[in-house]
Amino acid sequence: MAERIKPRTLKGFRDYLPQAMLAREQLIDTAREVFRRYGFAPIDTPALEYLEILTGKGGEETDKQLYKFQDHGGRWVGLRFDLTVPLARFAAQHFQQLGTPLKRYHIAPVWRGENTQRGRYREFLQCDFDTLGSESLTADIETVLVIHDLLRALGLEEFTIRVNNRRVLNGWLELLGLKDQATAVLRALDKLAKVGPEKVIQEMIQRTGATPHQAQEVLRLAQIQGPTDQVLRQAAELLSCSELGTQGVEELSQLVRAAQVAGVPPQRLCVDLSIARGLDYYTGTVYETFLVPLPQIGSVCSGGRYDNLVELYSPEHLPGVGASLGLDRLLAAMEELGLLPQGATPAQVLLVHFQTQDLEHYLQVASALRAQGVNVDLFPEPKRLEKQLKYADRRGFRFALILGPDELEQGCCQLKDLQQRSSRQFPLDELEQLAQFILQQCSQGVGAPSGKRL
RNA sequence: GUGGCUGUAGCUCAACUGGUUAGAGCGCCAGACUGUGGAUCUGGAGGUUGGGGGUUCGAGUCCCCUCAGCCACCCCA
Repeated sequence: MAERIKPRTLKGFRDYLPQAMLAREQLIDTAREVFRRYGFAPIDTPALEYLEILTGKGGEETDKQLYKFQDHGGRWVGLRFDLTVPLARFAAQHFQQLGTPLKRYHIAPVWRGENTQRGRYREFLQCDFDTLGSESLTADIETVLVIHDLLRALGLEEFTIRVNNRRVLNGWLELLGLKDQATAVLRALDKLAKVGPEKVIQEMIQRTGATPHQAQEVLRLAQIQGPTDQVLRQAAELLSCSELGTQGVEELSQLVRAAQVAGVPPQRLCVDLSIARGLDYYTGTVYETFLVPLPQIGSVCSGGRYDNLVELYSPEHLPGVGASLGLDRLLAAMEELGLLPQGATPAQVLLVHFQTQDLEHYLQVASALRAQGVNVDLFPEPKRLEKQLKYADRRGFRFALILGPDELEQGCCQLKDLQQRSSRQFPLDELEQLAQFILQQCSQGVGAPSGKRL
């Protein structure tokens, strides 16, 4: 034997074991359901794009994190960094066939060559939903509602959606004469929650050439806190001389009011005038979502309005708004909080293999149950009953179905409820009943078997 | 990409200031027990101590490089 190859995976890239993958798929299914409930339709795009498509917008930082290389034909290509830029390209290319508004969701991996940490990987799944071709605030409002419904549907209760509006910030920077350094100023501002006001001011002065007074003034707006109404009123006063800023404040207050009317509790939605977002392409509303018990892990769902992005690829004006759920980050958080389902099998029933001479009976019963929608795992070999039950127990099966010689003789089967530690008999000629019973039992207490909710 | 901490069996961790053949629990496989699961007992498999190089009579332990994980910066899902 030649030298063995060491099995390993690249930094920031991971394998997913069945238990992890079951949880992942459950989240994906939930996200898909919520997106569809709002009328978003699925699309997909290639992982690899021409480099020029990807480097168009986003900022120098994103360019640095881009995986890029020359393909066999010498073309410069890159792995997509997010799903928004590919969407802009996609829209520019296809909107004439699709028409507007274009509401799409896209669940797919993206790649960023940055340093790893908990909840930060080089390959991770994003679940994006966006509305293109509408400037209406309705789309911004629905974006909040989707984020809210999405997290609720995933079993999360304690989270805060923080919203801001780039117009508010830009209007203020205009008044302060900092318009030209907007990107750098906003980048410094974005760190407010993390490093505190002194360091933000320091960075603004050093990196953007702002005067101490200007920097102070930026923070005067961003640090407004308190009840949403009050924050908005104070912001409106500060920005009364700015048309852009006033418009931004107006949009924000409409957004918040509408979201509350639609059922988003006030404690889950707050206006935070320091939220800036690093990506250059945002123009209006911006969103970030934090889990109350786990703020360090960062935003699990962010996005915003980008009215000019598609113009990089098309002469057509196609404004857009949307957000992205960071599924892998969320999964890391939920794992830490013990909110993930524990089972390692998608099947509800383990069909015990007693003796191979009865295999045909097993196969018939399994088929009948599967035809009714029950997931059945037939044990492949006649191991000791104890072993098979232990296997079922360890893997997290809810039921074991025993069909031994005694049962066959009596024309019945024994259904063991491994959770309740009980068992009952069912006649073999009425397997629909058995199937109904199993499905009914399993549908009670849906979601995480742990029963925990955040 | 920069800096810090860490890296021993599938998992969680032991192994005095460098000292003989690297141990335990859990898990896995098998048996006690060819018909009843979170129990007990017995046995077994599983390690070139992340990988490579160096210092030394001798390295899991010290040094360098590399890979990976975590943390901070940066940025972000």
